[in-house]
Amino acid sequence: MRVMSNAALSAIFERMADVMEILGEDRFRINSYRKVARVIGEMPTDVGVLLESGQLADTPGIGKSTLAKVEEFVRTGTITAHQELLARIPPSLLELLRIPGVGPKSVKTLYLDLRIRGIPELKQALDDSLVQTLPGFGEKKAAAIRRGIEFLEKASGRIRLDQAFAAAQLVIDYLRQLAGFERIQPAGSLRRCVETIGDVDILVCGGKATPPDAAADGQTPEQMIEFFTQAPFVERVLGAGGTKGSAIIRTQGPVVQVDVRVVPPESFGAALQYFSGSKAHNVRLREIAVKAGLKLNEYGLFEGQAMLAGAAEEEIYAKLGLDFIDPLLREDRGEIEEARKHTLPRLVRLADIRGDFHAHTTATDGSATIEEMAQAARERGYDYLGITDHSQSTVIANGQSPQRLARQIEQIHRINGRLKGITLLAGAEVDILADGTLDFEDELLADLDIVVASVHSALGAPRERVTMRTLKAMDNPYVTCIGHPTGRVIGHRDAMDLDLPAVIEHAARTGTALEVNADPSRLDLKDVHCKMAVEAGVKLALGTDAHGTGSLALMPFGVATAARGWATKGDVLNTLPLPRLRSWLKTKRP
DNA sequence: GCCGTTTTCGGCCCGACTGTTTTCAGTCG
Repeated sequence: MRVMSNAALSAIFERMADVMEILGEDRFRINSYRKVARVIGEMPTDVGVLLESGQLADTPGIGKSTLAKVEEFVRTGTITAHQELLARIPPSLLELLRIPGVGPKSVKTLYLDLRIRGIPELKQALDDSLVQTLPGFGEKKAAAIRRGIEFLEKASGRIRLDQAFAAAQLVIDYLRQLAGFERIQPAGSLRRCVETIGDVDILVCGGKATPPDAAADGQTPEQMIEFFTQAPFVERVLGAGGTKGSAIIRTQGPVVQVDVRVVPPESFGAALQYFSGSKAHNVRLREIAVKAGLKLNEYGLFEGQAMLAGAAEEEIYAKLGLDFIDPLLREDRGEIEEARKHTLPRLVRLADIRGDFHAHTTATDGSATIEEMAQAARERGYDYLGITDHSQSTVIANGQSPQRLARQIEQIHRINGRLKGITLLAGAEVDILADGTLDFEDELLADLDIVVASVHSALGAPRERVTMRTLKAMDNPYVTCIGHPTGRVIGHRDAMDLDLPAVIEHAARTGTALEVNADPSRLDLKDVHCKMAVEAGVKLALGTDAHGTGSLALMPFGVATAARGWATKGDVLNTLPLPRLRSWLKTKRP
């Protein structure tokens, strides 16, 4: 069977939707193509596998027509309907859609009236002052398009979760200087802790409704928006109205778009719900409202003119007959059905975490000593910390020889003897070598409390090889967990072409845990893979991969990722108190 | 194109802001 790429297939459906939009075809049909793209893109298992097992046909949003297209793709590697659509317009038109402010209608006009097929031609037309002469276009629109192109050329695209949190904090700290607003908090994909963030949404609650009333202390929603757009870090204002402002801001990290929205207290819950998304989740909610004869928008849940709920998110879910759904689950991945049946999982929280499984020290490429790391972990309230320095093959990180590791184990035992309030676990991040064997002999591994086995080389090898290496490593009785299982670095390096269903199945069979690396540039396993592992009964091991005391603070990103994968406290190994952890660690060993 | 304890046909989520308009279309989230 052909090994498919869900991402590639998802992109094809997305592209078909784009072309149909430019062609002006039925918007509901376009919507269903977009839904197919989303559903397939999020599937953790290869579409080809799901097609054969019949599960694809049972997936909501996938109908007969889509099934036929997927089958055709599996059989031939192409989709005729896709080719036919692409033949109807120059494919280069699609890049115009990526310009902020340029949608399908504009693309169509630009193409039909000016024969513009791509961004270079559009720039030329702008320079020649042709764009503003088009019907429905004008000077301002032309200027907006020019800025949109500049932004596209400069923007780094989606940013990492930690960068987005930092940007949000910068804005929130600034907005707090304007008195009279009760709550200011992030919404959007940031609140859901999605692994990358397109723009940062900030919700502000309060302000005086009428200017005369507000004159004394001068705070209306409009003034809040004005305050925001005049912030020193704002580089360009994209839009500003009575309740909503949008701007590009400069942070210490990347340039990022921030949207600020002001809502009255009676609508704060509805607005928070609405702006937290995801869009797919919200569409489902509004459908439920419509079926019940109600209307849901960012101001509240309404029956005719009467407001049934709005001040708190909880009320809205309750009135729709649903249990409260944690923002981390709001992706339309089954959470609405479970909420209706009152069977949502109780998600793991940061407070459940008793220790960190993955930390480096000055012995290899870390910046803090064992004692300093122990001290920092104790200050975080942990019961234990795994010291897992690199093994000898990771030369670039000053990996330890067997002799050095043996001495480090003794050192850790000595330090444990005098440490109060925390226990160090002697460990190692051991390289999984090209043939699937480990970088240390079993005799040495047996002296360790925990072993994180990781692939650090030949990540681009074929699927069979990288999968074989990982499976073989799990066969080793001393391997506690597989470190950053897919090897991806967000925005820099793709994941290995790993057969994850096979890895997860083998993890379940061998009693090996899988790491959720909490470093926001990794988040590996990622959310949908965590969900697969949880469903298979595989334990997740959360580790920050800290290379200094500060990065022990990255744990919340790991917890959020596991929770986005529906993990409960019971699914996460490092929620166990030390005695129970020790007995779990013994179960796999001979 | 998908979907159905109101439907196998006829629906399909909702509003803010902008710019080009004389009342609204396009874009975005």
